[in-house]
Amino acid sequence: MKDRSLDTAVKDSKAPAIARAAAILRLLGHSEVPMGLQPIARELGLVPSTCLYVLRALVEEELVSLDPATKRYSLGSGVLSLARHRLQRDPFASLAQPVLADLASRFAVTCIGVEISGLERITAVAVAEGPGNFRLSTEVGSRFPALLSATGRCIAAFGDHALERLRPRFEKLRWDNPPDFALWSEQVLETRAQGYAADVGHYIAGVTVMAAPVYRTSESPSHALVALALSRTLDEEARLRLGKALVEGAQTVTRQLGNM
Amino acid sequence: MKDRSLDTAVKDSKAPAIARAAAILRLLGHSEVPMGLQPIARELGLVPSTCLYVLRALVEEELVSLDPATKRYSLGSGVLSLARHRLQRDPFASLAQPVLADLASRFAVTCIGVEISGLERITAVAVAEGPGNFRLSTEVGSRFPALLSATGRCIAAFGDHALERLRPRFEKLRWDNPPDFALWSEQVLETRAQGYAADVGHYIAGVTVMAAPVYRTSESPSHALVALALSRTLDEEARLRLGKALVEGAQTVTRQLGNM
DNA sequence: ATCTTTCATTCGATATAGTGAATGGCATTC
DNA sequence: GAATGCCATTCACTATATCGAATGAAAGAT
Repeated sequence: MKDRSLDTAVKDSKAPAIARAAAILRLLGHSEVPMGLQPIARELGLVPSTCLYVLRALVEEELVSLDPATKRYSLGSGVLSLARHRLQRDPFASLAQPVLADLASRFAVTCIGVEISGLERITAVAVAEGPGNFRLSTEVGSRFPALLSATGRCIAAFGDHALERLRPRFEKLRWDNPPDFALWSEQVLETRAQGYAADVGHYIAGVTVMAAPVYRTSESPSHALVALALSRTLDEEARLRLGKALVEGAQTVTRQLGNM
Repeated sequence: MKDRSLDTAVKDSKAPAIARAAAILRLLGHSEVPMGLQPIARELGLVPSTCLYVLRALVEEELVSLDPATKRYSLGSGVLSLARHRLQRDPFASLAQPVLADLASRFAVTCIGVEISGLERITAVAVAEGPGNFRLSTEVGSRFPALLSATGRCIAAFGDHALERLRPRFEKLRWDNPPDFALWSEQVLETRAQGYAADVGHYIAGVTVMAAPVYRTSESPSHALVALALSRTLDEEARLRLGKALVEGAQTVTRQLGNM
């Protein structure tokens, strides 16, 4: 499978080496094992010599590490250093962390703070796991399609998009139990009315996801507070209380983000 | 302060855009606040137009995020995603984690697993904090000069370097209580003899650091297991037991790394 | 052990990414 | 309210990063 995005990104850009470098980093990230030059070049449709030069530059910057014995490349320690700085400097992550921890322990759920970067993807930037022997679990850096599940309904409800325009993106989503577009639209309106979104078993069977929007500036939400739990541990009454708590937490964070 | 490494890295490379991109990422990582185009270009000695094209490419790849209102750039969520993949795929990090957690709780110390990438820097790739109200703390992705403290003595002792050749690098290190080269050399020999290194208050006053080497292939150590504690919580007897436990843990991890 | 295939790497020709001066927009100052 | 300064952005020229064939080295097959 060739990476389509690479072709177009390289073509129009004035710095195609960077699109190539990023594609290599992503490829190495998704690869189970370190890769040799040739497979990398083949997979991305790059000329091996160019690919080699890019890899060498990335190794030089410690974003990629090279096993000199096997000539295999993998992600380098530099990406960890960058991620650490990114997290330290992210005001949302710092502000959301204590709020998420509080929610996680009070409701015995897993809470994550996500960044909304457009309509494509959301990224987890903070996580807090509740007590209990079995928990749902993610890591910082996990990404999800933006319109999926409860966060998706949040984005649809509080970003000002005409619902019908989101339909093409909506159709591409993968759910365990997909709602049809009519039901989804209804749920989006409901979300708008109550201030938070709930997804009971649609995204993942047996799992309830709830989300409330956080705003950096005004306009559309820049982040969201999300709670995950096994559906059987959250009855309707608990969902109501959790939803209310999520909204309060999200408002707190929004307020704190504003005054900086 | 201009980034010297950039000048040389750009000159000899066949993919200078990548050296520039990496320098921008590092700069944004170290900056307390998001930066505009001009300050970035000035700081790195780049032509603004070039810098703009590089930034645009980085934004496109989500490695940098741009606030459209203020035109300020900061690190993007993509670096988090890369770091997550990096950690998931790192066999050392996965194998070391339980060993570190065990050591941390048994000795009430903070334990970290570090990757040794040459003689310049080491990077924390796994951390485990012990119990207790006050703990020393770091994050995954933190970097330290390679020859510093206990890990430095490990690298000097078990990598096959002539000690005298390490002297120039040694002289540049910053310690709270710097050992002179003679004392340090002696401690390196001691480290070689007992299999682990100890730094009692040299690197940071009042803090004891201990480290044992981990080997991916044979030859020089690729990683190390490190323990940190306030010196007053570790008497000599405890240091001996902890040192022994570190060596055992390091050997376990080394063995597991071999059989993959 | 020899042949074959696959890989990493080098090198010269050329399309193109980088340059720096020029433009237009925004905000702060007088 | 005008003017000044700084900033982000564009554009045409040229140094150079990219390409593709050729080389050498190392597995894998016979």
